[in-house]
Amino acid sequence: MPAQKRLNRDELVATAMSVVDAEGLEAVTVRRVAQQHDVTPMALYRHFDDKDGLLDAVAERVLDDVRLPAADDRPWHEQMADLLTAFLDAMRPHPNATPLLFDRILSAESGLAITERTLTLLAEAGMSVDDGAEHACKALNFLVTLVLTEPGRGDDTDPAARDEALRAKRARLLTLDPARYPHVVAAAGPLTDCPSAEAYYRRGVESIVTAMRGPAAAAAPTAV
Amino acid sequence: MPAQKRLNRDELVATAMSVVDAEGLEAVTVRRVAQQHDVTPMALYRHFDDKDGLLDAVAERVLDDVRLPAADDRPWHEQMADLLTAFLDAMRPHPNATPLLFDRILSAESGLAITERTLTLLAEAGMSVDDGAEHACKALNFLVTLVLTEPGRGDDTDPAARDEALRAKRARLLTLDPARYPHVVAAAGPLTDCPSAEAYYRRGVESIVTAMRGPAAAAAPTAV
DNA sequence: CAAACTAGGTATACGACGTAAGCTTTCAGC
DNA sequence: GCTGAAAGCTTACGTCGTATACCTAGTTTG
Repeated sequence: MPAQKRLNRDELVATAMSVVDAEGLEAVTVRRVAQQHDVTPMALYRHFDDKDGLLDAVAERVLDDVRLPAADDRPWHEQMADLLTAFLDAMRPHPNATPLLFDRILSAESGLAITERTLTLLAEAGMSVDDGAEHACKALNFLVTLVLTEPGRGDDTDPAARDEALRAKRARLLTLDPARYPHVVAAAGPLTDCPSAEAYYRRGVESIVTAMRGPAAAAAPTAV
Repeated sequence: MPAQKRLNRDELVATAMSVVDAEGLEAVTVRRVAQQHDVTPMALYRHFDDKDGLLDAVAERVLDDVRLPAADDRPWHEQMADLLTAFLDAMRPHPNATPLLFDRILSAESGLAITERTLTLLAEAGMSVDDGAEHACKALNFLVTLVLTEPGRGDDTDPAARDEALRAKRARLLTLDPARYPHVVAAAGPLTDCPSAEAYYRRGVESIVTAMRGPAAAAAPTAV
């Protein structure tokens, strides 16, 4: 990150994002981002109201990466699965940034676009405005959680430290009394790590769509 | 919170919890908790390794409040709904503390008990160890998210400030271009507030259980 | 019963943080 | 070249978590 003459808002955001990705949200510091551009901390305040404004921009950048699939004439739930997957694809490169998204989906422009599309599909599915809103909120927040809590993820990217923490966590589960916690002990592996991230996310999307379709979905599987 | 002669770990946790409930997680400060007990900040370090240890204890207290329902012979998914509801009932009085729970369910003793029960029910449902672990993680984390993102919740309890922020948020949605975001504008109300918390949580549990039962659930509704 | 140990409080201090206020530099457009 | 505004700098303040060293009351022990 060598600095050019003039500071640039987008590059500041990029720097903050790289810190988030590498070391987690708490590592993002006004002083630190400034330092990477060889600039005084106070210089950032010409580009952002405050630190929260910087984090808003980071969240916005994640949301901007979402490539909304074009609408077509497939059943709504298939389109919904694609929409959610597109959102996932944008978040997965930046798992440490996901906590920012809970509050901010309805603040950023591209978050509004995602929400609008979600609501549209739910309306096509025949949901009332109220039901659609509730399901949309739940679905998007659940998606964020899916990334936030992907088993085997640690705040830092350093693979050595991550593996170490992971092993420690699993080891702790394995020392539990198997009489009291038989299933936890048996599932120590899958509880702490994720054999296939792809499968994890695919099933996650499927679960959310299933929840949206409701308990009667399978009874009328192609209902619009 | 007047202080007695000797500091007491449980009362420190209670103080921290009351701060969390009243003003949010960021308001919890070693100095502040100490002050409420008329004690030097460093005194807390005789009872907790560090601030994170204090927060661990806060999270643990929430989990300790879970009253696990007794196992019976109803279908697993009905018992699951009750289990999840019990977890919800423990979290709902402390929504600001919920972010602590994502990482800590498998650390606290009572979190292990909840997880064990969840895994047991999923095993009864015929799930493999791997599938059960994945569904259990998702379900518990989704539940946490349900409380964390309940529409219309702000970090502070002060009802005046909360209402103000809520109104502002909704007003912003209503100023959007209805041609671009018709559904968002139409759903501004339910997107920002929650008419009935009870219904919101009931449907949330229902959604999670539906997701667990999978797309084929309704086809064989009483399958064990 | 005095002496030694210990658990739990205090005092002081350090470095990092976000950011307010005011000053200085750079540079585009006249 | 002059001017005004945009952008970066300097200094400073208050808050945070916590390391280190100390003190003191209460218990244990020779």
